[in-house]
Amino acid sequence: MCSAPIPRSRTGRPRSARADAAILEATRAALVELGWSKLTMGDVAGRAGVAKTTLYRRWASKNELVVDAVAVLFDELELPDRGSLTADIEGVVRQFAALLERPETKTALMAVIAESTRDEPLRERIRVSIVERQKRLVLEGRRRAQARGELPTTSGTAPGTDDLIFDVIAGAVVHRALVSAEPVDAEWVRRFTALLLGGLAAAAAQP
Amino acid sequence: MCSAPIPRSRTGRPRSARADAAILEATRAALVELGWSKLTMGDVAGRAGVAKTTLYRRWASKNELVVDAVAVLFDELELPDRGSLTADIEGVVRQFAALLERPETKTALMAVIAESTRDEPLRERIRVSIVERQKRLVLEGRRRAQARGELPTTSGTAPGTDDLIFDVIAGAVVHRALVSAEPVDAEWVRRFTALLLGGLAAAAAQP
Amino acid sequence: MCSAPIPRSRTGRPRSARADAAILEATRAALVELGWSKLTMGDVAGRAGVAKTTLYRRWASKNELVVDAVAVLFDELELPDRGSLTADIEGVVRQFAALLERPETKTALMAVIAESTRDEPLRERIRVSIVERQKRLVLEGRRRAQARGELPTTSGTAPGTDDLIFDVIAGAVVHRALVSAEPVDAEWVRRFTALLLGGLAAAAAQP
Amino acid sequence: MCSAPIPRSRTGRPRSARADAAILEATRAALVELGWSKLTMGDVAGRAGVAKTTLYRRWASKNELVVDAVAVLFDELELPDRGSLTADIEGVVRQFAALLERPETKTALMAVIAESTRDEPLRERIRVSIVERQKRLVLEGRRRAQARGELPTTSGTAPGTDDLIFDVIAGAVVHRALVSAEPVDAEWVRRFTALLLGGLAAAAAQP
DNA sequence: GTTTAACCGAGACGGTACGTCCAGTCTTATT
DNA sequence: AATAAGACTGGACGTACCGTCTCGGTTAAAC
Repeated sequence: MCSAPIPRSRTGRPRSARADAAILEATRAALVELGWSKLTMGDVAGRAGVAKTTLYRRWASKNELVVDAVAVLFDELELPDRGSLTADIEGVVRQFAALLERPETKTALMAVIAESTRDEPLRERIRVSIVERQKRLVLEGRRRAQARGELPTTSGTAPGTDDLIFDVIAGAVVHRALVSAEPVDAEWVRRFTALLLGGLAAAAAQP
Repeated sequence: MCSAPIPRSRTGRPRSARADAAILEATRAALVELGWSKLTMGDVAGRAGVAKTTLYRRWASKNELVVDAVAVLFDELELPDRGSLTADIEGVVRQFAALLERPETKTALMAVIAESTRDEPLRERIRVSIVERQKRLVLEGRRRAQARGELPTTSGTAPGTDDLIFDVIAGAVVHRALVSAEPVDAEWVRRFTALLLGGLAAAAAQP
Repeated sequence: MCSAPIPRSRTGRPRSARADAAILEATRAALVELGWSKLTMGDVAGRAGVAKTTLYRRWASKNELVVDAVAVLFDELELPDRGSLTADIEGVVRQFAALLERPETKTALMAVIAESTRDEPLRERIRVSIVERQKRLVLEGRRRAQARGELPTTSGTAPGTDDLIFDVIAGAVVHRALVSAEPVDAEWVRRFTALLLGGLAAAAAQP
Repeated sequence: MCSAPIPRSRTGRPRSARADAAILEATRAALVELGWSKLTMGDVAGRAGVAKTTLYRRWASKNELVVDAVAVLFDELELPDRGSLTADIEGVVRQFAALLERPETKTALMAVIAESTRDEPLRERIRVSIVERQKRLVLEGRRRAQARGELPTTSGTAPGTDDLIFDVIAGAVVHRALVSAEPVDAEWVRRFTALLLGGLAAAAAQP
């Protein structure tokens, strides 16, 4: 998760690595306290004990800063082998839901996605920093299920299935948590996973 | 859509109904041209040929105004009887996807949902004006499928199933369209519907 | 002190005389509480228990309203015969100073004069309602002094002398009270009167 | 004239001295064109080619800005030795009258004095920036007249005489020019000076 | 005793300016 | 060349009044 792709010179005083970390941490703290729309660059700079100039030297805009600040949280997502596809899916859904419960994620994720609908570079940054980070879990889960024999091998699977599954899982959880604003509790996870697995099984039976 | 629930007096000059319509129309136009984050109250007022105070007399904030301006678009969603549950689901998915392709919806929907994570009244307004408007389609579709015998009657269905199905459908379509930023084309609709129906059938087989 | 020169019809419901009095009283109260620059038409209307429309039907602007509200205070100025020119002048200076100490006069008088430098109708209104009201005291005082034999008869006096005396008296008192912001106490009145009388005597000696 | 007594830091970008001058110049231009009551901060900022925030960083209010903009004009007042007390007084009266004829002074002076009746800091600013600047001319004139032997030495003069003379001169001229709205022409100056000198002589004769 | 025309209150209307806030840039001196 | 500090331009914010207008209703003189 590079902090900034802005080109750099070799000579002169090097940038403070400490500042980077402090800024991202301050950004998350500000998101928790103020939410996305009331977060200001000046406030973040103040919290980080850094001048505004230092922020702008690293990030071109508030949106990119927030994406980077939040992206690191998605690194926590893991897929330990829980022994069955059902357990793996339930695990990832629970993890993702827990991430969305965090106030910094909740307030920031939808906001930057909204901004990205009119900002191609931002969309790309989100794709790389956040979306792909999640999608790898789906790939890993499928591969593991195939190894276990719970799913047919790739040869018999239509292309784009991973993408479909990803949109269904991430979409359903986000919608439940943020739009419907209902808790993603154990019962919901169980039923959603059952629905998804049933669909996958049916799809596997008749491609 | 009611413009504002603010209590009104009986005396004095009545509010101009024309202004209400002009403002909402101007808001949609501004969303298309500028997107959510660059839309300003002053600009909307200018487009509507109305003073800024007239906007603030009716809507407390940009967010509430945008919700009302966009909400009316969700009234277009319908569920004509297409003869089978498959066809009904595909129809509603296509309609919803088409709505999300509209620039005013695309830029506004995620933004107001993001804001609503820190604004309870806004969340309620969204729930009433937008979410419930969509959810009724799920209820109607299920009732129709039960009448056709495609789904078991309510007695055998767990509570919350409608909500689950709604989150899956709406979530998947939104995620595909706005997060993954991929087209919701016929092929995707077909495969998503198949997945969902397979899951529903499996769930019905073993409650 | 006509309330308003705005042309009127003969028929229809006549204007409420009570409203006029209430508005002027409310204006003075608002001047005392808020001062000239924070006085608003809406506030005056509210205090008077009257609609804003009613104000504007009678006075074209805040300035004219304030002039009328304050002008009536200048009617209190009187020139009882105190037996000598010295006593008469000291009396009028003290009266005028007392008037300028009143908060409504203090805050309003300079303000409307300032406005009148760019508003000919307002200047005329001030001249008629306020300036001429004061000037008559000078005329009366001079006539009385001539009757007493303290001053030579008009035949020996240069034209414009009354105006000069008036500007000196009113100007000095206003400047002392509002610009220098020092009290117009008995000592100052005595010395100022002595100065003025000395000047008048010298002028009379050698026209 | 000092632009602002607000304490300043040592670090950071220093304030632009050019901006200060441009703002004061723009303020005077706006006073001439628009008068005091129609002068707006935004307009001044625009004329000065400066952002509104830059104005507010230096002056807390329109009133203080106008005082500073006008104060510099009072520096022009001088008292060259014209050889006699009469000539000196006539000279200063003419100068002061000429200053009051300038449109920026005419419209601004009474207005800020009016405001100062309810604003102690503003009154102090006016006293320092404007009143004291004028008063020194009276002191200088008296000293010179005493040196010439036209007036008795200080030992025989009551305290506060300078203040009295100042209020009489400034008050009479202001009243003539702004309230009576009559020209301060050579004839008026001659007669006013004669009146004042006569008074002074009489006062000197019998303290 | 009805017209009837002007009044009245209330409050919405189009405007203008306010004073504040923030984005993003620039200018210092310092490290 | 990066840094902290803070001034800079520009522009939107939400509020306050201005003076006008539209309501439903009232009032007293003229018919």
